[in-house]
Amino acid sequence: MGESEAPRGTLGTVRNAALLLTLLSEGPSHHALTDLAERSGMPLPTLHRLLRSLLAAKLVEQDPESSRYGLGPQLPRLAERYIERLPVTSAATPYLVDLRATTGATVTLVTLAGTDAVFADRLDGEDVGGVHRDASRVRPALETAAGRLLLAHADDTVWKDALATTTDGPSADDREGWRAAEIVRHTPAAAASRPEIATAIRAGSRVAAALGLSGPASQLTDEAIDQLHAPHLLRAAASISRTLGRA
Amino acid sequence: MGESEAPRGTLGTVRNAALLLTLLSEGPSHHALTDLAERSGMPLPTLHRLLRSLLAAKLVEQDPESSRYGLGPQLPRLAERYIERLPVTSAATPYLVDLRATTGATVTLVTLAGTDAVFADRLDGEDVGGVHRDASRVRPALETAAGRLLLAHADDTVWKDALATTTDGPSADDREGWRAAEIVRHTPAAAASRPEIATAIRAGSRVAAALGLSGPASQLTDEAIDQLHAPHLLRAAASISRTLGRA
DNA sequence: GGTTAGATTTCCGCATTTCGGAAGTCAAGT
DNA sequence: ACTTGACTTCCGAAATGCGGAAATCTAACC
Repeated sequence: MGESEAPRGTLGTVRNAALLLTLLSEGPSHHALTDLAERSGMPLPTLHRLLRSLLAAKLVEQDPESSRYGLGPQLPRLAERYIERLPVTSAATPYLVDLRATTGATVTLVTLAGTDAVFADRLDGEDVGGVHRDASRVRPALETAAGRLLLAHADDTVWKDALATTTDGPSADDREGWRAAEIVRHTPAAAASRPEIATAIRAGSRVAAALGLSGPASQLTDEAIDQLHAPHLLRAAASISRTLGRA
Repeated sequence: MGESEAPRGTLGTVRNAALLLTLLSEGPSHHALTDLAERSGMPLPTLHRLLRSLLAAKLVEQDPESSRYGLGPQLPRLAERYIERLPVTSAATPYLVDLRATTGATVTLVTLAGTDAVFADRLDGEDVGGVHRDASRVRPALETAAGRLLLAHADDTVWKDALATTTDGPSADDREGWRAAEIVRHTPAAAASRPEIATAIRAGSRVAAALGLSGPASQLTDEAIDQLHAPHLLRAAASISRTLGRA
């Protein structure tokens, strides 16, 4: 059949509700009911009932003027609870302050969510770039040094999914290089020449997160990275990994 | 009947799924099925099916070792899309860099979600306190200057809900004072003497968000606030409000 | 002011999905 | 090896959710 098979033992109603959240996360801030009907294939009354249910849970909101629907304020509350409870978050957070103090760079603690890099924590450096800095805390993993490192250690299916999100994808050799490297380095095209470096935080044999540093090219020169940034980053990541091992 | 009436035109299955997300956001990172059954009143097979549905959508995850369930990685992805699409986020983000440059303090852009203050954006100042800084980006609104300001301008029901979350609640007079003030000031008890100030960002007649500054008491003295922080904060907020008005 | 069109919301009969008790499976503890 | 408690699956029943039709609402047009 054309329609993909539902995972075993799951509920269609919840699946549809979750699909709506995903659809609402793409494109404009708010969507008309009729647009959602077209994109989801669901009839208007079905959509309406689902959205009213999500509205009641504050997972969705409705613009009173246009009647259009968008993601709701309960999501950041739940997301924060998720991030707070990651063992690596509480283990790592104290080290970010020292790392920023010693390097002056922006420090990030990054986990993988699907094919995205999620900043579980971030401590801004002295120079965050111009006023049009990218404040977003979820980015495509392939566009960040930390995300690349995490993809290198993720399942093959995650890697393949990530390749599907981009047109100029890296090779399997690239990935092998990231996996083998102590430090992954990357300068995002969109980040106005702000190099990033990242290293793994391990929990046992598993890579639990990545610790990253970034800043303007004038500060993250090759020499500064070799002499200052990389050593401090590796030391902090090792300490965090030990803290995780103890927990 | 003892059970509260469901909102009209909503689905029980989605309501239960949303209830589970809320239960999972309270207490430990992962919960046993049997614990959730006790807390929710739902039978095990019903819970199991709901959780498997949320699992498939990555709104929930299951710890492979303990089989326990916790909030899932899709939540930060959705939350970030919600925050990115708030008109005030894109309007305000450029001003945070200047505000930090001129004051050196931590700059926050805060919205209200239920009775919580959500940091739509944050740019860390020079001094973020010790290594045990509070990295959380969702806090009880009453515990922050920005949150208090937003509560002052929120509906009465939100205000009452917020009062219910604390034992040493402020008075109605306090609230009136916050509503009337250009700047709300507060030093959280838990923040090791780090004063906060906040002012309103307006969209038309509505208060869309709050802009805040915080830092160590040694920097945010009364005089420094009067001469430096407050003027810059008010100016930035006024600019952001004008940008919002234009949109 | 009346009409039209398109969007959202509500109704209601039906059927399919969800429910939940019972049973099966699994793993840790004794 | 047995027991216990937790998780997962089965399957008949019933209740909820579905979706076509209709109602309502609002903006645009004349």
